[in-house]
Amino acid sequence: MNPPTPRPQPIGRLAEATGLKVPTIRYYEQIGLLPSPPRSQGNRRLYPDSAIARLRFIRHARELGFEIESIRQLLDMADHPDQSCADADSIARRHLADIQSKIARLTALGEEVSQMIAGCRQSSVRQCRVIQVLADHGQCLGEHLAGSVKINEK
Amino acid sequence: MNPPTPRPQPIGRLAEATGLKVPTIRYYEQIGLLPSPPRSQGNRRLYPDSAIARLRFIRHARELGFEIESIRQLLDMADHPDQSCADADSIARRHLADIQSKIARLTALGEEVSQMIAGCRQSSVRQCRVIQVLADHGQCLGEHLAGSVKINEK
DNA sequence: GCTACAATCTCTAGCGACTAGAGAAGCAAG
DNA sequence: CTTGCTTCTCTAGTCGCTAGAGATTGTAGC
Repeated sequence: MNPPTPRPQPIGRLAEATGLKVPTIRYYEQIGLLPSPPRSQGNRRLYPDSAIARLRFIRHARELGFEIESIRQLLDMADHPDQSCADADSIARRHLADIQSKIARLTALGEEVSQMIAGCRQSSVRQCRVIQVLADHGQCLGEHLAGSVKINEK
Repeated sequence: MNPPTPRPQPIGRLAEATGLKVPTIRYYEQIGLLPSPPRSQGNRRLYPDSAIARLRFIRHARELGFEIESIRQLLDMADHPDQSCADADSIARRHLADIQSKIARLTALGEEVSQMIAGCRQSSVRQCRVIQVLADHGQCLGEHLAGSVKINEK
């Protein structure tokens, strides 16, 4: 006879339902991505069903490589469905450009590393092409890595 | 008449010669990649010329995306030129595999993100394909991202 | 010698996105 | 009542640096 009142869920259930780990969910709350849910008498978090959708959104966006700050903006937009989605579009475009430049860089790295490997005759270190190339930048494929490259990113 | 005795260099000179920043060089010393050089009376580091080659090796390897721990091993090998280079080879191969899997993953992400963008008609958020797809995993290209994906890597 | 100013020193903290662990408390079943 | 699981808070660690404070040293010009 009751209308199907979905009971609030504890954090572990939420973790199961979303595929996120429990500490990750707490972390998202801490950084303000997920609103703090009400607590039980014993101080446990009890989540409404809406939390599942929100966390799935976050997880999917993270899987697609969006940064937390972008996700924060995307969630804001999802919360205001009557506004323009131009910003969402531009966030996604920026992200796509980022992905493509990473691919380009990794492709260049991959070619260079495989050249190194191909040149190695597997004898002593003295003749190792891998070590030689690393020791002498001049021996590498090209200059495409110099200058334009941020050394500190993967 | 003197044989060309290369004078030890201060850290700033070394930074210029290698393209690394001064704090980065100190950091490499701190983590044991670069041996601690002798100091001047006033406690400044004075580097022998060999430090330049070592730092260039490190920089080049970092540009190629090798992790510090791999570089540590590669440097060990470079220091023992009579040993076998099979390990260097396998480090490089492992790194190549890593690069290739990142490329594969980024390519999949890029396709999915560009599908999202292509589907967006730039109207309100309610009809925004970008937001929709993020909100509902089922709408995305495929299952290739599910399960096999570590959410926490870029 | 004195005065600027640059370079260097040590130390600590911050980045992003979590992850791991300690130690305490709550909760359900037997 | 005990056992064992879940949850709680808090702190610290990951990687490869980077930024900043505040002190000291070195150098160039006058």
